Amino acid sequence: MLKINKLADYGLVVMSCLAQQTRPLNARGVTELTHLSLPTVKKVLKLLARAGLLVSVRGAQGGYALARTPELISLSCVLVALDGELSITDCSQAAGLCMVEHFCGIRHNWKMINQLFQKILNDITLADMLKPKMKLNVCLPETVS
Amino acid sequence: MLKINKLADYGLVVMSCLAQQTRPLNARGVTELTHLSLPTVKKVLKLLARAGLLVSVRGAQGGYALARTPELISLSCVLVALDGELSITDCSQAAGLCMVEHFCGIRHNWKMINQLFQKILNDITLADMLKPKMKLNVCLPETVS
DNA sequence: TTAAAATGGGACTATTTTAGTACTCATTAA
DNA sequence: TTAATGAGTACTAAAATAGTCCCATTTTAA
Repeated sequence: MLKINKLADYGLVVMSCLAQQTRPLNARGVTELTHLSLPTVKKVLKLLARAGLLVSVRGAQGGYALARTPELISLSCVLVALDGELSITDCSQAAGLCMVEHFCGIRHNWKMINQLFQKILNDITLADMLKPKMKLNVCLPETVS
Repeated sequence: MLKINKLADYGLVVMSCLAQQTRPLNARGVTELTHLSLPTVKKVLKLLARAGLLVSVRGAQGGYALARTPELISLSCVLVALDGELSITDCSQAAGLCMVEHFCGIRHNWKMINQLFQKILNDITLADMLKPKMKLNVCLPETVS
């Protein structure tokens, strides 16, 4: 459960790859470094560029580069670009999507959990993901009434 | 992204419903209280019972009841019963599932995030979900190298 | 001016997953 | 004995996912 789709998974791999380059890298170059298939890499690059996370240079010698430094790119925005907003349940994101919304007493609590997860993904940056062994210093959630 | 499937969603609704009963409730009764369709409710009940979260009583006047008090039922085990183990990416759960595992530098960090999410879902109980407004007191994660 | 190298934007198809339903067997209380 | 009820399984339709390909546009460089 709670899996991100493949495209989002690849997306982070691609972002990591580009974060380690000093100049724009084209789709073929990304393929060689990541061992992902070329058509898939192209698709991911286009989506990331459209989301404003990459800047593209067209024409010969063109390619893609990060739009900002890795410290300023959250894990969240990469995943959202390729897999939409985080919503654990239909009801936790927006109202009116669930048939039994009016009979269900737990919607508020789902929203709280959703927000917590969003916050976590927001606070982790691409730079963090590049560290060999990221540590998450977290006071675990204490649920109180 | 990170959506649980409908069955898991329904599962928690059903568990909440049963947590508020003082005696076993049959599938029809759950349907009436939750407004979910009968076939779906039956399916969910069977899966929850098989996972040991509910005890079933067969025959006339039979039905289902929680196997333990809500304080002892984690959100995690309900979701796992209906939607499998939490694994944000293929690589974060088990080795050997991802083609590019050997070329990818971020697997360890995904595992850390996966563990964090697991811990959160483990620490929230069905009893917490029944509270009108659960609060999550969390020190937000500080990522350090 | 032209050819080659890149990205940009769609469209398309096969596969897999999900959702929902139905049917039959086993069990039990009245 | 009978009706109520869960257990197990199989099935179908719909939706999401994954992966690929094509062609237009832009830019560099010869």
